[in-house]
Amino acid sequence: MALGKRERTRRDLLDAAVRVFAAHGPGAAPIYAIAAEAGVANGTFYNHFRSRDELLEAVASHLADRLSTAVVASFGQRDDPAEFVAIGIRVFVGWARVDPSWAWALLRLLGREEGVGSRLRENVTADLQAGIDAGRFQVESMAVAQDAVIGIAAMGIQAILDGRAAPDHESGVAAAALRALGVPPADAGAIVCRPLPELEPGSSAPSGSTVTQPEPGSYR
Amino acid sequence: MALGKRERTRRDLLDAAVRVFAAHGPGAAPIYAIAAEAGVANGTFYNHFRSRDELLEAVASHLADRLSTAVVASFGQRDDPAEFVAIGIRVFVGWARVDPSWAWALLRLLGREEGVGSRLRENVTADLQAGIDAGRFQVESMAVAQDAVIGIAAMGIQAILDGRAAPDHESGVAAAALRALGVPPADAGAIVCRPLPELEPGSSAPSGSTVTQPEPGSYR
DNA sequence: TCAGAAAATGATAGATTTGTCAATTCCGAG
DNA sequence: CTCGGAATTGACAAATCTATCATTTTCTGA
Repeated sequence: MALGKRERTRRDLLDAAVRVFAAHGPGAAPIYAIAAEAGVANGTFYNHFRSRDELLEAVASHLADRLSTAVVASFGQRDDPAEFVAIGIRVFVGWARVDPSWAWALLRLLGREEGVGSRLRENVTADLQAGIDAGRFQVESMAVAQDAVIGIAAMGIQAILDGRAAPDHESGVAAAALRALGVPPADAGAIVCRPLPELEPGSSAPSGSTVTQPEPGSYR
Repeated sequence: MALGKRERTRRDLLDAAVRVFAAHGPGAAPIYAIAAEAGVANGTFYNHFRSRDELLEAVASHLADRLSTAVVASFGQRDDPAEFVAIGIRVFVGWARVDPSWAWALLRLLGREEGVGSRLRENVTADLQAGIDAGRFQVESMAVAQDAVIGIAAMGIQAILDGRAAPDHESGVAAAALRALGVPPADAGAIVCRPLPELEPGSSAPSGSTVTQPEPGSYR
């Protein structure tokens, strides 16, 4: 066991926060509920975070890191920027099926914590720029490219979480994003049909994650 | 004055809720803060809404109605479905500049209240279907088309709210959405350059709407 | 103008939530 | 194994928030 007790508890709290945020939204959940979900006493929370806002920030960071890692890990050797982006989107969106809690929390924080959005944007910028420089993408601006990729991906996730998504929704969504970036429809269709690279099993194990009630009455 | 007192107060409460939700997120705002923002006594809130959830639902509905009205109002006579969609997106996204509170509230509720998302989806479905039937749009599925349009638009709004958007961001975003729907890039570019129809002034006056602090520490 | 009805007020009881701290338990180095 | 510091616990006071209701104010129609 490499993690000290402190780190372990901190991680339990973050994981619990993700589950609770997924179910009730950030801001609407009492601290003590998060502590309970993590299986620690109420006071323990304050050993690790000064306030709700500090927790929020930490969760956002945790979430973004984890996603980036998972997505980046799935890249193999590719030469076409379009393929890079397509793989990223398919993995990213498909993750919502594997771990709905994290996906919910991501969406909830996306419109709220500046950090999450800008982190995502940072993560796609390099690939988008490469595609633009290579003449593969034709867009009005980097901002538009980012909005297209992240917006489509986010709604794709939402569709999966809502249960109104075909089994190959990821691919459709990825193709739409490529087209938005100016990739010819025929190419886009072909690229998203290519098989995803295998990713080594251990790299993104999502931890239990059972959302009890996705969206009932809030607390208070 | 056409509105009875009751209706006026109810509207004040809804407007106030939008402002408060914009600043703190729904769920994180105490009822009494909403009442105060509306300039009414605490108890008055309960003359109009049984609970926070009832308010939430009403706000979502109000928001969706208002947006739909504004967007629909801007349609003139068009024959190309692509132009319909482009106008809708430009108006919808551009609205974030005119009335940031409403836009914030919309984004906040989008990932939270099922009603908002499905209302938006309903509103675009007919136009998308028309485009698909006419062979103007080429997409994998209606779900993908919806995700593309709404996702791109939502992120476009976010970009404007964050202040990282060029003056013509709406157009870029609309063009990207059209491309995502399979409209050839050249067409897309041309369509979003066409001037927007004038909309008669009174139709969407946004009411004061000053967000004091878009995203500071939350309450509690 | 006035009476009755409708709406708003605001004080407050009670419920919920936060954040603290002395006491206790746990972990790991020696 | 044992000790000392680190971490956790849980009870609780204080702060915050909800929801009610007797009273007052404001409308409306005649």
